[in-house]
Amino acid sequence: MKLLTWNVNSIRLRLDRLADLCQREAPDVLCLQELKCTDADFPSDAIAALGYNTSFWGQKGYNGVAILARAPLALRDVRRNFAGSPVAEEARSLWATVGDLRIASLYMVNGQSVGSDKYQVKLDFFAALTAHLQREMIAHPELVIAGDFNVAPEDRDVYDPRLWKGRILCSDREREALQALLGLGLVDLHRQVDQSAGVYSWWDYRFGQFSRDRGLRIDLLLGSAALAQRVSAATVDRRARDPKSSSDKPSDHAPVIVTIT
DNA sequence: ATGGTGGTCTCACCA
Repeated sequence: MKLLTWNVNSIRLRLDRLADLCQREAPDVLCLQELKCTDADFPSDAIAALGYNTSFWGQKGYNGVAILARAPLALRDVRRNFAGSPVAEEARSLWATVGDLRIASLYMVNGQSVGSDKYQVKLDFFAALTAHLQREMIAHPELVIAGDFNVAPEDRDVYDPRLWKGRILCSDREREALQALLGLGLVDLHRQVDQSAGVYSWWDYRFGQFSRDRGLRIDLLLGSAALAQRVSAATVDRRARDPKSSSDKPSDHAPVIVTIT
C-alpha cells in the first residue's frame, strides 16, 4: 500500500500537478493539506475523474484537509477534527478508515515565531492531539497520521541546523512535543528505510531556496508499530516541487511517499 | 523578498 502526504497550498491551483502525481505514482491513499478553499469550491469532479474517492474539510482562505483513496478503496468512519483541539473551528485534521488502516490528514499550527501567542497554540495543539491519539491508537492498531507537522524532528532534517537552531519549526519545545507524540508508540515511517541527511519536504518560496536545496523535512507520516515493520520504501517527489518540471507553479512543499508491504 | 488567500480590488494576512 502506497501512502502519500502533500501540502498542496491551494487545491484549485494544483490540480494539474495532482493529476501528474496520481498518474506517476498511483498512490492508494493521499493526505492533502492547505486546500485553501471552501467545501462548496472543492473540485470534487476533477478528483473523481482521477479515479479517487475523497473526503475533505475546507474553509474560506486558509487551512483545509482532505483524504483521497484510489477507487475502489472506500473511506469509512470519516471524522473532522478531534476532541480538545484549541482551534476547533479551523480545518486542520480529518480522519478516515481505509481497509484496516486508520489514517489522518493533519495540518499543524505553524506557530509564527517562538514565544508568540500562536507558538503556544501550536504546543497546545500537539498536546491535545497526543491525548486524542492515546485513545485512537487503542481502537485502531494500524494507524497513520500524515501531514504538515511544521516541525523538523532533528538537525539532519534541516539544511543549516546552526542557522535554524531555536527558531520556529526547529525549537526544543516543538521537537519535544513531537517526541511526546512518538512516545505513544508512533514511528517516523520515512526513517525506517532512509537514515540520510538532506531529505527535505519544504523549501521557502523566497530566496530561491529550492534551487539551492535549502529545505526542511517537516512533512511526516507517523505510523503505529504494526505498520512500521512493513515499510519497504520512502521517497520525496521533488518533481512536484520543481518550478521547471511543469508550466504551472509548484506548492512550496513536495509530496512524501511511503510504501507499506 | 515569493506565492497563496480574500476583500479593502492594491493591499493585508499567512506561511
